[in-house]
Amino acid sequence: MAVTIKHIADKAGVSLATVSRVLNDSGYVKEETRKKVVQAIKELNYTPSAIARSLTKKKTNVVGVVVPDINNPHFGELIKGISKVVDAANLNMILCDTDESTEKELKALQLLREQRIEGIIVSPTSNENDFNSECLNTLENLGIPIVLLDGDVKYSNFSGVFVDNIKGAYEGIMALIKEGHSKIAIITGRINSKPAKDRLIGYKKALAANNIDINEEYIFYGDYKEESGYKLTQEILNMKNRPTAIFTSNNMMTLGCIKALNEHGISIPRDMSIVAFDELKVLNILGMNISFIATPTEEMGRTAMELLLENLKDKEKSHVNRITMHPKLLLKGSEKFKK
Amino acid sequence: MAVTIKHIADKAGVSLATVSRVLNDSGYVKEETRKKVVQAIKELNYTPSAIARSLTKKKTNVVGVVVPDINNPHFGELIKGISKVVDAANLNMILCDTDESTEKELKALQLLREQRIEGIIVSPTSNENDFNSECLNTLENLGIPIVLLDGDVKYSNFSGVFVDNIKGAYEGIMALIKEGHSKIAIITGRINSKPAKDRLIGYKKALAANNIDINEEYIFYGDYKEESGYKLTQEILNMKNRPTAIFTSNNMMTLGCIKALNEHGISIPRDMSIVAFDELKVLNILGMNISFIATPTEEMGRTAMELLLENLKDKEKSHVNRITMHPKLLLKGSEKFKK
DNA sequence: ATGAAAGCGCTAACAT
DNA sequence: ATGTTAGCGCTTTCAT
Repeated sequence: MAVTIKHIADKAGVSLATVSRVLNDSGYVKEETRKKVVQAIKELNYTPSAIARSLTKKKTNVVGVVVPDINNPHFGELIKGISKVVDAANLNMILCDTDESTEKELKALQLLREQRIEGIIVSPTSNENDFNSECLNTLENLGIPIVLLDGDVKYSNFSGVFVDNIKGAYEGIMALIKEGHSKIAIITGRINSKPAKDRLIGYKKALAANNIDINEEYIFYGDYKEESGYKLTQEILNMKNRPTAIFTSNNMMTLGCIKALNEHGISIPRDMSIVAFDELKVLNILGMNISFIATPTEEMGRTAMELLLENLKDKEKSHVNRITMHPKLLLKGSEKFKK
Repeated sequence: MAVTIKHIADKAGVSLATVSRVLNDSGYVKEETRKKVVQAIKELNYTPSAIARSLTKKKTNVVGVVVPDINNPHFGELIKGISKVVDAANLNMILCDTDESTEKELKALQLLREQRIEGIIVSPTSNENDFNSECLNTLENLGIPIVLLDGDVKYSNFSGVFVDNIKGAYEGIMALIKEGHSKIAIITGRINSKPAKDRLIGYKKALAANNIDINEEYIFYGDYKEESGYKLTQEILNMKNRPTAIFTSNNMMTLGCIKALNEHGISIPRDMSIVAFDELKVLNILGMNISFIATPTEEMGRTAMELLLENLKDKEKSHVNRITMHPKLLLKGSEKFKK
């Protein structure tokens, strides 16, 4: 199918080297010759092969990005931030969706490795999967820079951009307590993920700071998906000693939670208060005043890619750099206590 | 950096060919030798280079997907559908977000071409950009299969999966008319896009079928983005001869529209009825009963990829195949006429 | 200013 | 059953 540099060379009556020179604007080439080559390229509708070039140069100019769920707006925003930097740096990006499965995450990592990407940004699905962490280590040993986003990997010391989840949750719960709540339920994420763990810690810390006993019955273990937010909220509503407020640990579960509340005709915050981790812009658009712990998501993506870029330039010098960003409490009224 | 097949061969004391054989499970290789090779691969932590392999085989096993906006749930679902088929076929996918810009679309196409992808699915940003359509033609001339999704490209006859936009809009408007509406505003998409055009045609057709005069003042030209839905709805609300219903041509503009209605304290459908093209699942989750013209989005993605797959197998035989899917009217009450 | 040739990592005849 | 070798399309010394 493809027309190659050889065809161009023949057509233009020059050598391969010369064509390569005009292609790369490198070395000397007489204007006249150059014209001929350019002409041939046009006529034959030629595009260089990134594949061949990569092989020769031992450089693909491609970075890999691995996220659990492209369709989750949280990751959508991270990706947007990453993309901007990628574009500006004239790199290309291979995006992998792991569908929240560690198995697929492994596959993605493997794929990216085969593609000889220059570096990788991973937002890990969980942090206690040995395979996973083993694979990441493999990648690192291979000498390709890694930047973590949002999550963390156990037994490792990768560069990364994180969020102070403890503080975020702490502040959210504090806001509820300040309103007068003491029976506060939490819907956590998969508890083997660092962020979920930390958010739970923040929850407990805030309660402790206010001498409120921790009621294990108020701790619900979800999996970051809408369905679990939905189901667990139903459970919450059925409790005899029903909490007066719910803290949801991520955006999808917040949706599920709201859905359940709606279906039960529970009004926010009249019948139930709520504070949610991760801003859901669509709720703002729709005029639903839900209080959020908002993370600077797009900025985090941007920062992660910038970090990666640094490591890409420096090579060898691969200095570990861990950046923690601060979430912001956005109170909109859903935390209010009405009795 | 990288360990190559040569290293493995040396370590295992065999030839390159033998290593390649165990790598690809091809040809004969004694179990004992095989063991040695596998061992060497493990020890050296080797992964084959997809780059080199692609060059040799003249086959990358990569397909390209180009969409205007990953963060729009509509495209998110299309991508999900595509991904499933891609995974099942053991292919890889390079996903490009054009940010609704024809310029970036062109760049993406160029990039994909350089990467020597096997085929491409494009959901075009607009259909009257000459460059764009020229580039698509280039790709086709190159002999790589193309499948269009959702949009269409002028002067071309590519394979593709489309939606009967005329019919969808027609039915949506009909539902409004049946409720008693006659003053119906439409917020269209960029009018140089085929889907937007067709949705407008459906709108006019339905009015005509009911002998309702078309009031050009009720036709608002948006750009498929939330902001335009928001602004245009505000305009609508300020009209002296205010419509009683709004038809929005895509999901993002629907959000903007609802936002504006909320801000003005307009209740749906008490003060304003609404029917929207493209289902917004999040609205269902939140218990907002908005009536939709729903397209089988994920299925469309799946189908498009299956089409591409066929063209990939057959090669040469690249039969043009255009599939039109039917939207479904989901009435939930927001179309009601209350006087 | 241009060309010849080696090599990037791998596969696929062709030999043996 | 295994090895040798010629490419795949390109870049890059090194000559000229």
